[in-house]
Amino acid sequence: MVINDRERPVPAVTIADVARLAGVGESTVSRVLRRSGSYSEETRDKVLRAVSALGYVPNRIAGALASTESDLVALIVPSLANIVFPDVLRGASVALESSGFQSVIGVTDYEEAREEDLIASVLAWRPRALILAGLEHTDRSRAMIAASGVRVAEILDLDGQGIDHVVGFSQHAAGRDTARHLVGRGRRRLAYLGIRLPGDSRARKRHEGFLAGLAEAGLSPADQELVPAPSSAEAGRIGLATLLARTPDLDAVYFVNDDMAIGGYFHCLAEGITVPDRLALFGFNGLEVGQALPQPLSTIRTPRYRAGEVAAGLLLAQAPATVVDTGYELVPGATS
Amino acid sequence: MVINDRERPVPAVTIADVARLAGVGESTVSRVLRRSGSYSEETRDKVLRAVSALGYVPNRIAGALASTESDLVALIVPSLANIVFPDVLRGASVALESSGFQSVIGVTDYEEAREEDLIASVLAWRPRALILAGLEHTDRSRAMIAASGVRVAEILDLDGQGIDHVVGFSQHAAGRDTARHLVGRGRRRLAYLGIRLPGDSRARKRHEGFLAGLAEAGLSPADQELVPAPSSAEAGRIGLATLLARTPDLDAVYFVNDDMAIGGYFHCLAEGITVPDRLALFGFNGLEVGQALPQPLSTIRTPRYRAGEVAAGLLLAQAPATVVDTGYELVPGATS
DNA sequence: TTGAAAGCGCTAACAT
DNA sequence: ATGTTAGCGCTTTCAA
Repeated sequence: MVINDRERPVPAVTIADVARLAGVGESTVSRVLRRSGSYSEETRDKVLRAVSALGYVPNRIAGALASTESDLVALIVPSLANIVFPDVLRGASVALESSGFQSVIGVTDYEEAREEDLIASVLAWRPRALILAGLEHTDRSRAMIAASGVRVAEILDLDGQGIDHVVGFSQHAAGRDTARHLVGRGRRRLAYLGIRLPGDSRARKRHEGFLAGLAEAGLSPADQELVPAPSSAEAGRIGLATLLARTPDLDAVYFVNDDMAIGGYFHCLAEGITVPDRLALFGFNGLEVGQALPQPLSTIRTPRYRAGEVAAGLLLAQAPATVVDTGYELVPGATS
Repeated sequence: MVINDRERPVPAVTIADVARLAGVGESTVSRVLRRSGSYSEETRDKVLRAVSALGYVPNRIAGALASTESDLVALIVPSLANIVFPDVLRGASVALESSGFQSVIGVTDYEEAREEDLIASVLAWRPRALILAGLEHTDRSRAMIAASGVRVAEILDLDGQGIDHVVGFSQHAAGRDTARHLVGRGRRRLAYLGIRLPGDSRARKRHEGFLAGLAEAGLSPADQELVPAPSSAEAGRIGLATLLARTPDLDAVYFVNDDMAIGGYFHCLAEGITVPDRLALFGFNGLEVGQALPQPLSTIRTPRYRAGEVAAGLLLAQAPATVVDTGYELVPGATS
């Protein structure tokens, strides 16, 4: 630890200073800076000169208060611990930043109560719009949103009733399609490997869809295991080892996500378990790294970036409440 | 695409409404809500009852304007495309959210000019503090920061002069230590595999450090390759294939990061190249997935979460300008 | 303990 | 084309 030396000035250039230096009225400065209304070329130059001479930075807090609208968009996500939600943020922020909006983010850790708190504090900033993950929210969250009149986009889920815009796909269907795919390839002894994270409603819906898909074929899971959160490759390795120790004759495992499935694949590599002949592995998300494995992972590729992008687009366009099914892509890969 | 049906009310409960309903003055409501000044138990109850009856949500825009201080902290990062910066955000946002601060984020795509624009727009919100990646910024960025008087933390680099707080480690030293490690293990035909991303000054510094480390041992790189951005496992596979095609007798490759190195490892698996006997692989970052490989990746584990956490902590504590060397950990692993 | 009143720095009519 | 003047919804003296 070293101490930097540093002065701390406390300036405060306001629009009045700029107006004075430029020899014009405050509203004229405001017009020039916002390119609204009309002003002469000459006035504009005077103003801009004054702005840069003073190093004036407009105060959006005052601007937002006066105009009663902000350029803030709030994004509240469950987690930043794997690449899924950063991908969503990326898609949204490209759209938002190119339109001059600012992103305010919050992380719920998959807890509805935490989400509620974040919604409350973020609404205090009167954001132009709100992006949330999933369709499950507390009653108070819904009430606050309704009372504020803020536009909302809920993303990455389609199984339920939305508040305003909904952009995503059916998690249930994804789970069911996975079961159908594996059963279609002749698998009969299937297991599910998830994590203990009650707040992850999307994972729960996939799981339910998977069981429904098995039931369609008259099957029930040969085994199931939930390892402690967070999901990780290491957790996938361990979880698969546990499953196989308990139920050696499994012929397929559905992992809650690719991170876990990749770990499962490594377990097979290390133990000499032939994939997919002896055991099929199936993930979820379609992460890049899974596709670079010696055998590309069988998985469902989800439109995360696109969901963020589309949600932001609807919000920016002030579109009427819309439901967009972005779909997903089942990637057969080489592990099933 | 389906249209949700939805009403759009436009309420506007203000502190005046609360004051009226509670039968007290506005300033009393303000005091109760901010737990500042003094008020009777009874008054407090009346106010809180009115607040919940009306569903009042304080307007922080007005509050920030009146008090000339916001609870916003801005984080400007180069990218969200791999887990490195989300980890930083995670560390920072835990610290910030628990103190009631809001995170505003911006993504520069590794471009200083973009960073400058983001700094300008974010400063318009008069944030309490600013977290930036690295020490390289445009002159105008520095000028705006100085003029605004905002506190700053620059993270993940220590090689250069900081503006205010600096939290990170020497990227140059990390590259140099990697060279020393590989040379120490008897490697003599070393290559560097990076990506074409001129704005990534931290990667550049590692690369320079690596070359310096080789030079110490009287060596120069046997080959070098830069593949097009972004970095990915697939890019690592391809890059390694390219290197080996051109320089078959390499005995070690230093990858710009773990994502790339993991792809390189997969290439070796697929091609039957014995690691580390025939070829040593070394990455950077210490990603979880790399440690779950059948052979844990040799790499340098970087304190990303911690950097965000420490930076936020210094900022929240209003500490005097401080330089914190968080260090890094060389993980020998099994691929070198 | 509480209320009145003056801003915070800007935008949005409304004049001119 | 440009200036004047009210606010926007709070916080903060300052009195009472």
